Amino acid sequence: MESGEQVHELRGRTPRVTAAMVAARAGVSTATVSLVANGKTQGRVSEDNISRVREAIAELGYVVDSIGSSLAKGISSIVILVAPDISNPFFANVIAGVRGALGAEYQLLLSVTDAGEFPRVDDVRRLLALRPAGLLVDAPSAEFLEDLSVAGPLVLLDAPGLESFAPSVNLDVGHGARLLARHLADAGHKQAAYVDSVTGTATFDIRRAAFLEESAALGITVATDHVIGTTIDVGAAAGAFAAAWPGWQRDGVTAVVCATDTHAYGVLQEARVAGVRIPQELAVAGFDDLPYSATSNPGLTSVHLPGDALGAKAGEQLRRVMEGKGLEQPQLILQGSLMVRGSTEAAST
Amino acid sequence: MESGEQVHELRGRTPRVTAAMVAARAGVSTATVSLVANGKTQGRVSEDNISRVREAIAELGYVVDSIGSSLAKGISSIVILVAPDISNPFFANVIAGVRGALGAEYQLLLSVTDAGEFPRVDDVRRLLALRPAGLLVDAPSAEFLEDLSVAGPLVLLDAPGLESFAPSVNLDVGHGARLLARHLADAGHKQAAYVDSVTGTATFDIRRAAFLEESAALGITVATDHVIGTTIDVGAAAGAFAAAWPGWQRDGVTAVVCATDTHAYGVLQEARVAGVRIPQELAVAGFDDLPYSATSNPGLTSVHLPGDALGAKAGEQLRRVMEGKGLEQPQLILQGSLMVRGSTEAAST
DNA sequence: CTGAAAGCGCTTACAG
DNA sequence: CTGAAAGCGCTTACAG
Repeated sequence: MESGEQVHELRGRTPRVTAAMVAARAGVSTATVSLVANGKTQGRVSEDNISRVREAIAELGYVVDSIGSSLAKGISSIVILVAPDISNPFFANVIAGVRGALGAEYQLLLSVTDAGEFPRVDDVRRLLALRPAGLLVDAPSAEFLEDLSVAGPLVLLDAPGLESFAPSVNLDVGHGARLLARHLADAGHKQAAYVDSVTGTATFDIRRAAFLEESAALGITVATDHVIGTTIDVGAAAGAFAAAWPGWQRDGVTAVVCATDTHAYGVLQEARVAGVRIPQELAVAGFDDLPYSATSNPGLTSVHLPGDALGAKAGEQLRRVMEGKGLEQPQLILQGSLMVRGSTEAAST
Repeated sequence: MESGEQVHELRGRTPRVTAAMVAARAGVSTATVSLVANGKTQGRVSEDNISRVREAIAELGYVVDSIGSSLAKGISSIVILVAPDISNPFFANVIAGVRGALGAEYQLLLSVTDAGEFPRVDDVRRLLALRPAGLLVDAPSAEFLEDLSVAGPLVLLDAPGLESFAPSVNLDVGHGARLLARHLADAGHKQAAYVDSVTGTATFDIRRAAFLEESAALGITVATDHVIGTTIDVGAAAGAFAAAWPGWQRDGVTAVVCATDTHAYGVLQEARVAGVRIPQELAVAGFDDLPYSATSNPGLTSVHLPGDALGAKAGEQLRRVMEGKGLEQPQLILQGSLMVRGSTEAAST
């Protein structure tokens, strides 16, 4: 096809196809082209012109220029997701959920920072110059939100205690922690230890506090010096456990709960090296239910947190706000569930 | 609809600071403001006006509007990274590398697709409407690149065999595969098996072909029916290995190489279940050197691929192209290295 | 060194 | 239903 060739040439070079070119070809004004391209023809454009313009658009391969459109509308179609740790496997699910909920109209822009670092407000302000249609902020600090003072649509994810700043979607990690305590109590454990994360995000405080509280209520003792903390790193957790285990063993600890599965992998690894039998001698559990937890040996008992749903709900809420619809429920909480595996429960015969 | 009102309120509260406002305050024209804001004052603006404008910018908190700027310049400051699988832990390093190399002037926009799916050309065309300053494409197909026919700066990552389309940064996975074959030959293995990835990306063909060729040259036999393939999934690999192992064992296979560490995790797991001693009875190795490979038990021997460097180099090259500088070396190849761990080598006494 | 002006591509009241 | 025109915020020749 000759016209196809032409289009290819045009694209390959640079001659951007503009609304003016479409208008010329269809014999209408650019206003009409805009109306058709945006599907706002309802009672404003004749059927005849609609098909004329559609044809021209197809022939020329016209795509509305985001820049021009954004400037005219005062807003872009970009949604920015600000997060401290996109390299976390858990976060991949969150992103997938957001992407699905936003649909094709919005472009998702990930604000990428160095692992574990939260973006500085300055960085985000630069992103705001893109005039995003909306903002999604994952696991922020109160300070960050105060400094930010965003004007447009904003939804928070995994930001417990910060509900006053904006609509949020949170994970009820406390519930998961309590399920875990109950599971261990049912198995007869009396002395447990806890390996915390030292990053200081609110979710970790809640995980620990809820577990300690429920444990106490169920008759499991977690002595103060049986609570240790490391960064979210297999090696670091392994080292800390190696140092702590002799004391714990002497004190009769038979179960250890870790703030993340990554910590738990370190414990499992070191336990094997030290010849500690899992779960007979020591039960091990974590949070997050990372992909490898289901298939490790033994499988790791873990509090499953629905990352996919977290992202999807946040995306849906944001979308509603961006479309000017109200939110019936500005605050959403998603439940975790307990995945019981071999690390806390010997295989039944 | 409390939150709806909240948003509305916020929207009205923040007036956008424009160059015109800065100009008025500083007593200059917007042209001068633009020059100062973009650091193009060299011999064009008096010291006096420079400081005047700087002051006004600081006082008003002016940030150049990306949209207006992009439209005027015909190009935005966005760099789009198109990739099939951002949820791959390996890819997190690539992203970090890119981010570091691009610096603060460019915003990195990840084109997120469903896991394993490559974006359709249509999706990318919509992204092109953002007038990106440059494009980074990871592991594309030739077909995709043909359809794309991008005009602007473009650098490919991990796209072996597609060097004719654009400057690229590739990983020499063949080299890693040969190192692996040599390592196994040195350990005296005579019969090996291969667990391939069935996704059909070029890198996997190269991994397999190079390993098979070097193995043959070094006296290791890999029978045709000792090559199997699964998706990149621990469970799938475990199942396939379980089915294949009895035959392999009968045929005297003492080593199995997997196209990815993820496949290898499945093999390790199933081997434990089946009571196969690693590495005494069966040596296991993979590619990618994922984070858990260093700390699993036994540690997994793996071909380390420098994801960080891959991203960094690609970012650097793209940057050079975007800045109009030529590339001395349009084609870059990064070496992998072999990480030998317990899965192929019994701990020395 | 400086500012008035054109223009980037689009959308949207507005007048017909 | 339709098009001319203003305007979004900025950058860049251009003329002084």
